[in-house]
Amino acid sequence: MQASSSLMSGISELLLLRLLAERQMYGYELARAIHSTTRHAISVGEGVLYPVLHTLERRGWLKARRCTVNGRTRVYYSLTRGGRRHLKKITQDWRRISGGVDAALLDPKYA
Amino acid sequence: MQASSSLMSGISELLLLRLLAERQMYGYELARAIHSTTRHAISVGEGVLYPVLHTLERRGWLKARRCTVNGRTRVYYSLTRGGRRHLKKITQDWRRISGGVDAALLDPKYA
DNA sequence: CAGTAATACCTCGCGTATCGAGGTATAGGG
DNA sequence: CCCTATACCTCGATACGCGAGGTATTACTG
Repeated sequence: MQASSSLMSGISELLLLRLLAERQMYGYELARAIHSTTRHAISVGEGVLYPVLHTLERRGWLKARRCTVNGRTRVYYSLTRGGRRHLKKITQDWRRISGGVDAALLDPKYA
Repeated sequence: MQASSSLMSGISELLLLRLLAERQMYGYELARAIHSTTRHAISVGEGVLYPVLHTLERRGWLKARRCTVNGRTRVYYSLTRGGRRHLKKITQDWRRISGGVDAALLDPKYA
């Protein structure tokens, strides 16, 4: 089961940075890690994954390091200091937004 | 403060349908209701609001009723049966996805 | 009474996002 | 020898967010 596409945006960025805050990982690995750490609630296709990683790198939040393992090329990504700062910010954004949505779902007459 | 734009999508649909599940409301009213029921975490601009309402109506989830109050035209929206069904579905989607994200934020090594 | 805010609706267009589909290449098992 | 898994990538259609602009009425304020 895949998430309703319209609910997906921006979340991949959050999840990628969160995973890379723990340790460096490569693209293919990240895709499977997102699937498992979200309890199979979210899958990020490769058509989303790689463009997002490139964007995050261009913005200076990730640093890429290429290396070859078993004849296959892997691109390992790690968080920069700016990336860590950005992760903190969008994590707070996420908590505020998801908290707001949950409040609205409980009681639309709130406040 | 406004939500980071990339985290916003699809949420407006969920919040609009949720509010209209309680009672019929008009566009301008819905915008302010979203702001207050989400504890000021989320604002939906008019450039988003009206196109979304038209889309939801076109899909048969909302029914529109125009009327004039104090010389101003209001378009009241109410949920159809299909809209109620759809709300149930995207509410479940939301819980699954936000639960998945929260799990990943807690422990990226999960599973 | 002029000016501005508030109410209430709407569209256009830029930039950006999603994501399936396709492409390349290697390693390994049946 | 082919198929699957690994591992990277791009392209193009579609869709979305959202600021900016447009119209029109009522209500407040100096």
